Amino acid sequence: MAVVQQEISHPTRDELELSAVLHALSDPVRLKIVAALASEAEQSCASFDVPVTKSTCTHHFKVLREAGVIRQRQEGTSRLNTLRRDDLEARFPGLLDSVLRAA
Amino acid sequence: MAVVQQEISHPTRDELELSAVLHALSDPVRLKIVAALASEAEQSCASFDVPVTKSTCTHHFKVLREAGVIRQRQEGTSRLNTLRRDDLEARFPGLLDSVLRAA
DNA sequence: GACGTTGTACGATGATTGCCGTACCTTATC
DNA sequence: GATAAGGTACGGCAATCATCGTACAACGTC
Repeated sequence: MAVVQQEISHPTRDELELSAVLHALSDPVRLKIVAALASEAEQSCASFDVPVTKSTCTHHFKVLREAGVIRQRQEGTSRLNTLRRDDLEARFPGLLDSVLRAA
Repeated sequence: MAVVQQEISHPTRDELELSAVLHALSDPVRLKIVAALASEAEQSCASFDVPVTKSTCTHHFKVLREAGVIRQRQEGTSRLNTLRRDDLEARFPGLLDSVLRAA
């Protein structure tokens, strides 16, 4: 049956909000995810070593995506994640780097 | 009557935690306070133009202080606030500047 | 001493958060 | 078609959060 692929919505570069980004980065689990994404380009959700269940993981990825920190795209059954380095750098220069350096 | 001046406790530089700092900075009211502190050295709590009541303000200053973002010292009846620029820069180089630039 | 100012302490409340389990969808493989 | 793997959706729960009002403490000033 033909099910329309549901859009994965992301904020545009202009829509990024500093407080939302800072809040997204203020959780240790999410920070760990972001750090892992920073060192290895594109990774599926299952490839992260975090001490939470699948459903909690989905929640954290949603927070990161809606804050504009990561981009997700569907690839078969898995969802591939990338850091939105360029967009973050354009809106908040130096922020991501300083957070990653401190993490 | 001799009441001992209660200590205002601050985390040491080594005790600063990235997630706590990011969380403290992720609230719009607190971000506004920090931005105001960045542009004018030492200010009393009452000098900030934020849309919340006194008691909420006390709460925000407490969050900022306990995260190590600001330092408070008593001066008569008022409490003077300063940004802990040096400590933040030492532990999380570039972080505060990038946040302030983006705010 | 009586006020006024500055700020804290202590609830209370409603919203958000982080976490989980269960059920389910989609794709791939046997 | 049955099963397995990767994820999401939904509902629930306990903890935290941002906000407020009221009461109160410390210090100046009239």
